[in-house]
Amino acid sequence: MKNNKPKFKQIIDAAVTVIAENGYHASKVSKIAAQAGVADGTIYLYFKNKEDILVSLFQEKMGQFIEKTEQQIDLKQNAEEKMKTLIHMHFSQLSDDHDLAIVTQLELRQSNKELRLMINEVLKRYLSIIDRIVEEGIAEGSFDPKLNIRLVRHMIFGTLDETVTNWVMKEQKYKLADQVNEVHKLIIKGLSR
Amino acid sequence: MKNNKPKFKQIIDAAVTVIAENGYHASKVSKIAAQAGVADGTIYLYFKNKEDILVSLFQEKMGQFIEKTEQQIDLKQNAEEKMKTLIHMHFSQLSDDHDLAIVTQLELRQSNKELRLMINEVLKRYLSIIDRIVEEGIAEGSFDPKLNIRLVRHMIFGTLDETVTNWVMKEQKYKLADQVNEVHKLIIKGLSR
Amino acid sequence: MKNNKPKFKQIIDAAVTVIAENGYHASKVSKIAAQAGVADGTIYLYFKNKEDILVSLFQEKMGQFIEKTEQQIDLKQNAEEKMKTLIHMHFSQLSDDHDLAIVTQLELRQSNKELRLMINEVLKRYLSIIDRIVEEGIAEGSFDPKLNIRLVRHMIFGTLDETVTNWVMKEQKYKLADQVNEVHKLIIKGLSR
Amino acid sequence: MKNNKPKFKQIIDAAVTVIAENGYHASKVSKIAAQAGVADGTIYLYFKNKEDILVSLFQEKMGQFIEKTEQQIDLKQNAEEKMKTLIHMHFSQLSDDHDLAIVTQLELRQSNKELRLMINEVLKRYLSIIDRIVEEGIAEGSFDPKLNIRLVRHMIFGTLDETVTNWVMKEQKYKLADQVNEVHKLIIKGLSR
DNA sequence: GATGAATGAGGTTTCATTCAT
DNA sequence: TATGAATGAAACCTCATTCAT
Repeated sequence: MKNNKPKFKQIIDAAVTVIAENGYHASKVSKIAAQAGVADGTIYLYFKNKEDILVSLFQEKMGQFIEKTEQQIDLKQNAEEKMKTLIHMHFSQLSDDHDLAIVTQLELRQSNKELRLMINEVLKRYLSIIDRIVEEGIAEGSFDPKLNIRLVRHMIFGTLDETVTNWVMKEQKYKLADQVNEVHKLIIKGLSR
Repeated sequence: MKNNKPKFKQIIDAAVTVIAENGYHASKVSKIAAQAGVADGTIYLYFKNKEDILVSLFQEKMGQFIEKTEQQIDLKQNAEEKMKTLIHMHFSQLSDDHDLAIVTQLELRQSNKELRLMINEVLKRYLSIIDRIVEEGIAEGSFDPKLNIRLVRHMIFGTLDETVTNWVMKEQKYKLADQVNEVHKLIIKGLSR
Repeated sequence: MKNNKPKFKQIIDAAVTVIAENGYHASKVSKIAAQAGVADGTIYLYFKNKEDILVSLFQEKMGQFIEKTEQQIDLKQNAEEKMKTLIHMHFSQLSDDHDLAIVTQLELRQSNKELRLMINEVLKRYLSIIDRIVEEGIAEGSFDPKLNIRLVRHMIFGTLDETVTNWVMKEQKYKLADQVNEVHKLIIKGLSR
Repeated sequence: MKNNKPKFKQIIDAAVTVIAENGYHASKVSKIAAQAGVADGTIYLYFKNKEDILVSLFQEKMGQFIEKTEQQIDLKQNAEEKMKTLIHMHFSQLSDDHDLAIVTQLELRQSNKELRLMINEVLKRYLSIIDRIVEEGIAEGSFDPKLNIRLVRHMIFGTLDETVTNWVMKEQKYKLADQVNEVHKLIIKGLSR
């Protein structure tokens, strides 16, 4: 697995740093190589092309993001608790990794349509976590059974994403973690019977 | 006012068409000029540079978008109705102008940080419409007085934006207008006392 | 005679001012037109093209330069006096018209080879004044009859031109007029029997 | 030292050829690259930009020019001999490198003020050679002690430069080398006691 | 004569990618 | 594996000139 080779991760971490610092368009392959401490050509031993660095970056980081989120959610007993954990994990993980937040909320969105479609592919796993919680809530009887799952999914993800983006853009003048309870209440009220 | 000169609008409309068709980065100035039926150099009589076309495009189109939305909202009597009108106008206007939806939801977001900050400036006017409806609802007694306005704003805009983006990405396989009622119910439930 | 029309001179004077201020390459036709207080298109009623402004400028200004020089020289009785007058007129006229000095010594030399050949055409009249003085000096018996006229012409013109250019480049930190006597002595010594 | 890399000199020599042939403004970077047998982009591995090619060209060529001149002058015993060697070297070196003469006498002077200031910087070394010879002549007692060094410098450089420029413009219809003796006599007469 | 909006050709430079070592 | 010098395609913008009014 390429993912186990140390240089692979080394280059991805370098990419996060460089993109967060310089922005997507100013992030030249040579800069990423320099930050990773390898030669330009070495990049191409681990990645097909520049876009592949970004896709891999998102897969790698989002994979960890999702995994940790799932682990925490599995510890909870009911949909409402799980929803709170989802929100908490979403906010805290991006809050803790400043550079990653900039990259996922701002810089990666400057990529072209093709790359964004791939990113959406990765996101699906995350969206299905949301779906499962909602379905569980309906089954438990705590959420409204008439909910349109797709719509609810957009509402939840849209709310979280917009909140984080705004927080990143406002240069983190307030604590994201402080928003968890209020956001949770707002969402739960929309979902409940 | 440059906005009254016919060529100004002509070029902006050409830009919407070309960007929707080719994507932001493949949209060469020469292509936009050709589509507008003017010479390349003429572009620079009306716009400072390529980026200025995008800023102006967004200001012009978003200006109309907001104006029409405000007009319709003003006809309604209470916050709940106004919210429904907001959602309806948001969905219908983007639904009706296919190319514009692609440009605002996908292509314009590929621009750099500076441009996005300008776009946010324009968006503020729209977000303040949302704020006013929420405040009105609270004053009327129909919305929960303890609502955190900023958070609610993110929820509403995030939900609408995410829904439209998903609709654009799914290549409009379903009717956006059909979602109005459900989205409205979902949001209102979150806001109500 | 186009030269008698007021706008012709108006545009030439504007060109001198604009070129002296902005340099040759930054002197756009539109800037010259603005400075002259006419429309861009009007320039082309009086001049064939941009280069023609420069050629005309040089002809007009150099024509006056040469005429005045000749008038003063004609008042003198012998070659040595005439030479002193030539040097004096060369230095004083350029010293008195700051902008013109910048244009002739620095900016006009940035033009292309073709324009410089035309400029040389105009210069010939000036060089022939030099030649005549030298020939007169030889006939009078005060200058060495074995002098190579062309060479002497280069020496005299080269000396004057280099001195003025250096004075312009040094931003006129010293008085050009103060150099007349010394330059005269130096040249006369080279020419005398 | 970049100057030791073969491609650096290769590109400079290509620039001399291309500029002499096409003139400064018609000398596109792509033409220089083609003449040097490298890709367009390679130019930018060795030079900051197009102007830097010209500055480097002048430094490189003028450096050699000055060095050779100094070497020959050092072999001579007195100021008069040294002056003759200076004139001889000045004429012969430019006479021998046709293209270089065109570039230094005509094309390089079309550059902008900034570039010309850099060129003047390089020229100072040459002018100080002249100064030293004159001072030596005065010390020896062969030159007039009352000479104004700066003026004499302008006379000598102006005479040589004007002579070469005229020779280049006249398309070398006569031998420059044949002028050495006469120019020398003329100058020496002006300098001597 | 005078205007000034419109034209459109043309070139420098960047940077992802390759490949000989 | 790793290197990094070399490649070469691709596009924004300027500005002299025109011509309908």
